[in-house]
This record gives sequence, structure tokens and C-alpha cells, in this order.
Amino acid sequence: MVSIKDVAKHAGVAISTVSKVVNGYSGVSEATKAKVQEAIRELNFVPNSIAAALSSKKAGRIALLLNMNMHTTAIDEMDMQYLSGGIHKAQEQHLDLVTVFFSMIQDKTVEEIIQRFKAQNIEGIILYGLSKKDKVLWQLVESEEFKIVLVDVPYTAEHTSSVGVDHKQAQMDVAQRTILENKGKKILYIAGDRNSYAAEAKLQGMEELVEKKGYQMLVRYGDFSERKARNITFQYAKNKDVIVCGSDLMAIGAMRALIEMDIFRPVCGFDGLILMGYAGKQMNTIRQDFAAVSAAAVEEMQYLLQGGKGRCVTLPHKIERMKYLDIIC
Amino acid sequence: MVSIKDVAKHAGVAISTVSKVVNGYSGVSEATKAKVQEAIRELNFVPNSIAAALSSKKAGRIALLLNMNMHTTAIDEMDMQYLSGGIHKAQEQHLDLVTVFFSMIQDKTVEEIIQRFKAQNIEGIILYGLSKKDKVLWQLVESEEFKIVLVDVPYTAEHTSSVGVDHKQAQMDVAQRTILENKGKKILYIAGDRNSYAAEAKLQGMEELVEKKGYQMLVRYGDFSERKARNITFQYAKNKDVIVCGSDLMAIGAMRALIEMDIFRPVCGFDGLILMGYAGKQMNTIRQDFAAVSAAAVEEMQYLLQGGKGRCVTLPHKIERMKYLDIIC
DNA sequence: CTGTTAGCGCCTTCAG
DNA sequence: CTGAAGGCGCTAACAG
Repeated sequence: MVSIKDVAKHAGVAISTVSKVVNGYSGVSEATKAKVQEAIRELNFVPNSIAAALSSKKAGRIALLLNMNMHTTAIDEMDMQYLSGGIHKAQEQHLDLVTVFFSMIQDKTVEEIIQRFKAQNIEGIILYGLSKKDKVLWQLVESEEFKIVLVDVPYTAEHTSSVGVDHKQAQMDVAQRTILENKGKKILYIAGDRNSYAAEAKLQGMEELVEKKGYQMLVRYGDFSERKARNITFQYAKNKDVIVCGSDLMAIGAMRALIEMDIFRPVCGFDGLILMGYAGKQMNTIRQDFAAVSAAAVEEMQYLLQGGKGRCVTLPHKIERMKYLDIIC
Repeated sequence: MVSIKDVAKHAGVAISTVSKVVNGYSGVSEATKAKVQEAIRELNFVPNSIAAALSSKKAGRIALLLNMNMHTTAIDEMDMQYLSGGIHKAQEQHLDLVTVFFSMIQDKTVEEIIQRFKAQNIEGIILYGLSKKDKVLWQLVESEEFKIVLVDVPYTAEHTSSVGVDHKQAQMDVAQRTILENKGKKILYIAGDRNSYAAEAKLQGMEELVEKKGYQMLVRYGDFSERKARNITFQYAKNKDVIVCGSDLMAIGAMRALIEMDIFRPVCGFDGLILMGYAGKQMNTIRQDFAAVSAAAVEEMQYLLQGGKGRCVTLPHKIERMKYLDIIC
């Protein structure tokens, strides 16, 4: 393995000089800098990130903490995009990234979790899909032991940022569009679950919309489950004009029910899953770019690592009309 | 951060003694061992894997190299299961795991890739979905610079093992079952693509079956694409008795076409994706447990790391009749 | 601007 | 069976 020492020798300079060049520090003349870079290229040198992490406590090791299988495996698509977006951005930013699933740390105490991450020299954690029920993880967040970026959870602190689309606004937008396109005032709203912050924000959006426009709304919780959404639709859709769902999967459930009931009601979803194409029908939805969200989260982490204060970053969303064949290839 | 030094002090022994009990080496009396373990527990000590990796060159850092988006994002389900199975098993085996996507190393030379992995102290790589076209990656494999486990690719060498289900046999099994259940001799086989080893094995299975049983078979390549499978079905299904597909996604495409053509033909797939439930029809398929495959790959990696010779590991498969509502909840 | 030096936390001989 | 000492590759003061 070619090390920084080899490069130094090859370029005829000191180790620390190479280190400076590699890390882009100032205090190296252009001439020696060029020499060093030349040597690096010739030897095909890649700095050992492990050693760097050991040596400096701020080598940028971060963990992606994913709450998988929250609702159904059908949303792997989301997780995969989160992962891929995050991993790519991390590599771009030269951050060393570790993937961890919630299940790997469940029934551990905060102390154990903190120790474990510290032992891996992890200084930042990006948390996806944190819910109100995740007590221990909330302790982790509040311990302020790590820089933390929360995705879709509205909480910030000194070392904690929040990143995500404006669920409230997005939900209002897509619902309003669907209602206007189809007329009617009576809405069946199938919400996510009571422990999800995103679901809560969406519900608030609906309440505000209903209030402002004078619609009527019946709210039921579908818990992000297709089947539950289906049952709810069976039970309540008949005398409603529009069915608004807090997720695409629930929207699919609703559409299936409508088909079986052989009645038509406009349905709108949220997320923009490709999977949704399998519903085989058109509907409005909020198209979220999960990879972009994740990339933004990594960037925000970078910002925190560099000493930035925790803040709230809102990403744009867009309404889309999705249709089979548009999306599947 | 509590270090090995703290533990040593707390237990009143030397650092190296602690190291020995942590790593399960012999040469420590039961008495001191107990003392050390006690201290470890009290201090909540977790060994710093970064330092361990730096210090000993065999600290078990491995990379999961995933070929994402090979065909369509609809198979994220597979990748996710691979990932989760691998990550969990790695943690169980105390291996430090890094996730990498093909896209992150594309258009790099082997040398660059090797350097990069070496720089991260990675000693083993698990490769998913390697195809015949991945020239550079094949050079990586053949360089023997790392321990490598190939998933679903039949190649072994000194430091290279192969793990996966017996695609040939599995394809024969599910096709034969479907044919017997429905009668008929004329088969339309929609194969994967020409660069996939798994697809090749499946095709061989079909050829052997056809040969042995005296069936007739027309083979077309659907390239793992739903749309292509659909078009192929439109074009050729009419005068066939059974449609056998090399993947579930293609099976879905075939079924859609049949529905549009308003004719019935039994279809069988391969993989056992939950997504398949969305086809809304029953069909036979091979249910692969991707998480288990991945876990097996990690175990095999462990075996290689401990000095085992490359070999071929075959995992069991099972035929399943899948149906909507059985699977979606 | 460049080189020297002391660690980071752990592993690993090698004496005792 | 136990402990002391020398690194792994790199960073970060601190001298020169």
C-alpha cells in the first residue's frame, strides 16, 4: 500500500507537506504543491481514510440511520433512493458513510448506542423516518453528542438540523388541485399514523385547507397501510366527493376499493413512488425526490460538521399526475 | 471516549491483556479475564474499530458492491433486501461494512479502484449482479487483490467464492410445475439478457427441460424489462401454451399483455418479489430470499477472510404460488 | 514556507 | 501468563 510517506519521499518533501496538499491547507508554495501532486498521481496515492479518521477526530465519518420496513416492504423504493442519494453525495463530499438500520440498535440504551457510534469515530448521524415513538433515538438526538440531521422531522437544536419538503404545504397543494379539478366539497382524508411527524404536518395542511375553503372532511388513519386504506374507502367513500391520501400506497388501496365498489372518486396520493404506476390509473400525487432529500441532508451534515448551527432546510416539492406507462419501462 | 487504556487501568492489567480478552486470544488466566470483562462492562467499553483496522491489517472491513438500477427501479426491493441481509449479518460477525454502488466506480480503472479500496483498508468485496459486460470489475476479481464473494455468478478462484441459488435447477422446477399444472407443450420463454449469468443459467435449465421432456420452446430476450416482455407476449403468445419468464417483472409484463389480448395463458416468474402481488393475479414463481443470500455471502466472506479457499455455495430455493392479499398488508 | 515530532487507539511481537 | 514497546497512516502543533 502506497502511503503518505512514500509520496513524501518521492516528491522529496516532508510528510506534513504532503498532508497539507492533500487536505488543501494553505501554507505550501505552488512549486512544491505541484511536485507533490505529481508524485501523488504517479504513485496513484489515495489517502487512507481510516488512518485520517483515527488521527483527527473530525475526519467526517457519518452514519445513515434508516428506519426500514416501517410500513411495508413496498416502500423499499424510498429507502433505496435515500441510500443512493446519500451515499453518492457523501462520496462527493469525501465523507465516510456507514449505513445502519434501526433494527440494529433497537432495544439498546442510549448510552450503548452513543458508545457504539463513538467507537466508530462517527461524528454525525442522519436520521430517516424518526417517529414520536422512537424514545431512545430521541434521547440520542437530545444528548447532542453528535451532529444530527433529521429528515422530515421538524426539530432543530444547536447541533441538529432538519431537512425535508414542506409536507403541510405540499398536502394542501395536491389536495386543492385535485378538488378543483373534480369539484365537490366532501373529502375523505386517509391520514398516515399518529406517530409520524410528516403525517401530522399533512393533516394540519388539510385542516387548514378545509377551514379556509369551507370544505367538509372526514379523517381516518390508514397507518400507511394499503389494506387499511382499502377498508376505510369501502366504509366511507360512498358519500364523499374526493379521497385524499397521505401516501401513495394508501392511495392505491383506496383505488382498489373504488374499483371493487365500482364507483368513481378522484384520489390523490403523496410521495410519487414509481410503484404507484402499478395501480394502473391516473392520479395526482406529490412527487418527492428522495435522493435529492438525502443529498441535501448530507450537505447539511457537512455544514454542521464545519461548525454551522442547526437550522431548518425546506426543499421544493412538485405536484405530478402519474400514469402507468409513463413510468414503467 | 473510553479506550482500552482506561479499561486496563480500571482492571489493573496491561493494555495488551485487555486486547487479548477482547479479541478472544488464549493466554489469559480465567481470573484476569473475568476482571477485564468486568471492567469492560462497567466502563461500557466498545473497541474502536477504526483503530483496530489501522493497527491490524485484518480487521474485517468489507465492501458491498451493488449494481443498482440495472433494469428498473422496481427491483429496489431486491437491492434493499440484499443490503439489509448483508448489513445485519456483518454486524453479527463484527465486520465493518461499507456500501458502494457500481455507479461510484464506473469509468475508473482497476488500479484506481484497487487503490481506493486499499486506502479504506477493505480486504473483502461482495459483488452483486456482476454481468459479463463489467470488464473492469472482472479485472478486479481476477486481480486477486481482495477476497471476493460473487453473488449469482459461477466463478471461483483461490480467494473468490460464489454464492447463490441454483438458477438452472430452480428455473426447471418452476417451469415444469407450471407446465404440468396446465398441460401443453409449446412454451414461450422470455429470457433475461445475454450478459447476465443468472439468466444464462436459467436458459440452460429451460433447454435441458425442453430436451428431456420433448417440449417446444421459443426463446426471446426481454432484457428484464416489463415493457419488452409485454411486447414479446403480444407478438408470440397466441399460439403458445405456457409463458415462462426469467423474472417476475417480465412475468407481470406478460400478464398485462395477456389481459389486454383477452386470452389466458399460464405464466410463471422468478424471484418472488412482493411487488409482483401488484399484478393482481396468481402465478408460480421462484421465491428467492435475497436477505438470506446476502447473509450467506457475508458468512462466506468471513470464511475467506479466515483463510478458506474459494468455493461455490448453493442455496436452496422454493417454488411459491403468489397471490395478491397474501402478501400486501 | 517546510520539516520534526508527538500522538490517535489498538494490535503484536518479544522479553520478563 | 503478563507487560513494555514499536508501529499502522495520518494529523496537527511547533520549531526552524
